[in-house]
Amino acid sequence: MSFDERKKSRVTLLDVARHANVSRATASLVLRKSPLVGSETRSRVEQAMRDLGYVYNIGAARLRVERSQIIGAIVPNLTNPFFAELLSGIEEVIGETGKVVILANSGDKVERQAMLLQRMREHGVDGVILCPAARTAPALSEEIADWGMPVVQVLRHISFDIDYVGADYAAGMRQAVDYLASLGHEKIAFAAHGPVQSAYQERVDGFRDAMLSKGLDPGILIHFPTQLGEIASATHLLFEQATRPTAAICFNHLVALGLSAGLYDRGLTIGRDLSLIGFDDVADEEAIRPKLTSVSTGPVTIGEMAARLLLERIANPDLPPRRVVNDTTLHIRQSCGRPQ
Amino acid sequence: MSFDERKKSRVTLLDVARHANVSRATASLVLRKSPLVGSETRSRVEQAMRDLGYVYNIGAARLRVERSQIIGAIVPNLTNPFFAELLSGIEEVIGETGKVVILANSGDKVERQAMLLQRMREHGVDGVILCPAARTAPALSEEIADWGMPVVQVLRHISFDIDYVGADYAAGMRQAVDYLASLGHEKIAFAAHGPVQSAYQERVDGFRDAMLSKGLDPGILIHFPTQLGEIASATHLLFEQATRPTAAICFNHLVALGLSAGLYDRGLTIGRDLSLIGFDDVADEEAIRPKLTSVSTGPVTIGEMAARLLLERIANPDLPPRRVVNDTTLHIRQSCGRPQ
DNA sequence: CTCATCACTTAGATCGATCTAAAATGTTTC
DNA sequence: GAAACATTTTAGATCGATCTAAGTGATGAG
Repeated sequence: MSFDERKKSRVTLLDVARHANVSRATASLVLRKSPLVGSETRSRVEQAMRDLGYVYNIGAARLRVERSQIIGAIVPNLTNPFFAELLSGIEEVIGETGKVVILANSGDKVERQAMLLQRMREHGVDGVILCPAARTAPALSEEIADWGMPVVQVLRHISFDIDYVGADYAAGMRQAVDYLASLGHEKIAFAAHGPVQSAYQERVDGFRDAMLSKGLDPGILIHFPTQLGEIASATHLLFEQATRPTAAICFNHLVALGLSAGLYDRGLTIGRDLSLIGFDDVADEEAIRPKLTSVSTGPVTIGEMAARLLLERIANPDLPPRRVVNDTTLHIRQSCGRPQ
Repeated sequence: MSFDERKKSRVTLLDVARHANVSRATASLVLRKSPLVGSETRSRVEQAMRDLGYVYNIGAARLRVERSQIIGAIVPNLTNPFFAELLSGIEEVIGETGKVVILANSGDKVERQAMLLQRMREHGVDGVILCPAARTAPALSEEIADWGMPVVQVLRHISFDIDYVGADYAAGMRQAVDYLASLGHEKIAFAAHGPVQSAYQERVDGFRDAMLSKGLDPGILIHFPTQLGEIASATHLLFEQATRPTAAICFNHLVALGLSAGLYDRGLTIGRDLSLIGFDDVADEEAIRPKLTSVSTGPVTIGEMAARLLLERIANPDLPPRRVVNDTTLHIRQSCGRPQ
């Protein structure tokens, strides 16, 4: 490409119009596939676009029309495969509609999240899918309402005034507890992890309720380190409780992975010395040995549902807030046995 | 918020200017932190912005100025944790500069990739970080040059005319082969996977060269299924070779995970019955038991480097094309032993 | 007192699309 | 042949910022 060519600014709709001997307005109609324009004219304009290598300028269009075709997605941690799968579902559905996803990582920090929301507003996103950072103030929902910005909460929620898509964590806990109880377990630990947020609370509460309804003690709640690497070496915490558990339900797949490794390191056999149930069920669970019995929340599906809900919300902003709660399924594999 | 308020269009720079008794031009200067504007005026305008809840409209600005503050990132597979880590590095560096990342998943399909590139052009991205889909025609680089779009290739490359950031796969293979050879292994398999692309080729060639330079037979090359779930059950392929390998080097962490599971299923002990070396070294490698000895390519770092390279390319489009090749490191853990 | 300089400030054009309202063209109908 | 109508096409304003070139005062120099 010559220097001149690079210098020359991009091909505009006006150039196309002139090349096809029509007005800018007509060219614009062709672009938007309007039925108003005659078929002969249409093909002439389309040919001109090809000839000149015309590229639609969405940015310019959106100055007139209130639609940027951009959706924002904010997650607390990109490297967690669970969120990667969520994003994959979001990107899939949004992409199908010709829109585009702006990705951002809040690092579970409230201030960073505020900055990212602001940045997305500046970019004029049509809406945002938000997995709120831990300790996000519920007042954020009022700000969002003031902004008039369509938002869907995923996995975690801070307010009932905003659409929400998540999984039925409580039901998942019940499935896990019921299954372990059916095997004869009575001392079941909950292996928690990470900061407190709604999904955390729902899982803990779900665990407690499920245990109580089986007449079991819901008191064995152990908090493990945040970093995956440190979980394995904290496995001993399981055995320093007043009552030694015979099974553990993990907060998410990271804890399950960590404990699974930690038990191996201590020469213990999963399913015999301790039964283990994972949560979230990302692709790994199937790949680990022994295969992890796990409650699946279906992150890809949740991402897809969130995306669809957001699209509906954008199309119809006056809908009352909705909550979509995805069913969980217990995948029974190899990590649970009868208590010793 | 009342109906009227929602109806009222967004606050514009002109509103701010009027509220602060200055011209639109002055308000714009304040926005861009120009030293030209007086300090009393500046604070008056800033106050007006706060009073009115002004939100900068990047889209409008970019119509005048050639800068959208948007970067595109195209990866072949979002659910692969390796790419999630790559993205995390990209997002981190791009986010620091106040820009924003548009995310897209090519699914390793060439046509889909073409469509995504087109969509990104329509959005006027300042540049794109592209991990080219397998079988991408090298001619794409000419198109990209014609478009005048700053692009950085990551992990895979289709052309020497475009910046590239990757890892020294050949060196990684040498590290792996040398280590296994030092343990006494002579029959080493390469466990391949996925479609052929530059990174694949470099790894295979690297393996071959490393083997030859040790005087070993580089002929045991086995291709495993694409899906993680199917790799484990294809483990038998390892033992149906003319010469039975005593060690295997895996194409990436998915193969390593799959084979590790498959060996377990067959009652074989990793490191004794077969030594295993992984590649890529995502967080999982450390979490699996036995811990996987693995060649680390540092996806987060590569993402960061690619982002930085792209920013430099955007700032200076006339730079000659550059290649950045990240060193690999062999992390020796527990999955290798002496041959039986 | 005039002119140059400095430190700000601003009117108006501009970016590339869309939208409104009206005009041009072709077709029927009476 | 004119009026009524349907079908296409278009001129010009518009969205919200930035940029250019010009316009204020105030101060200092000659």
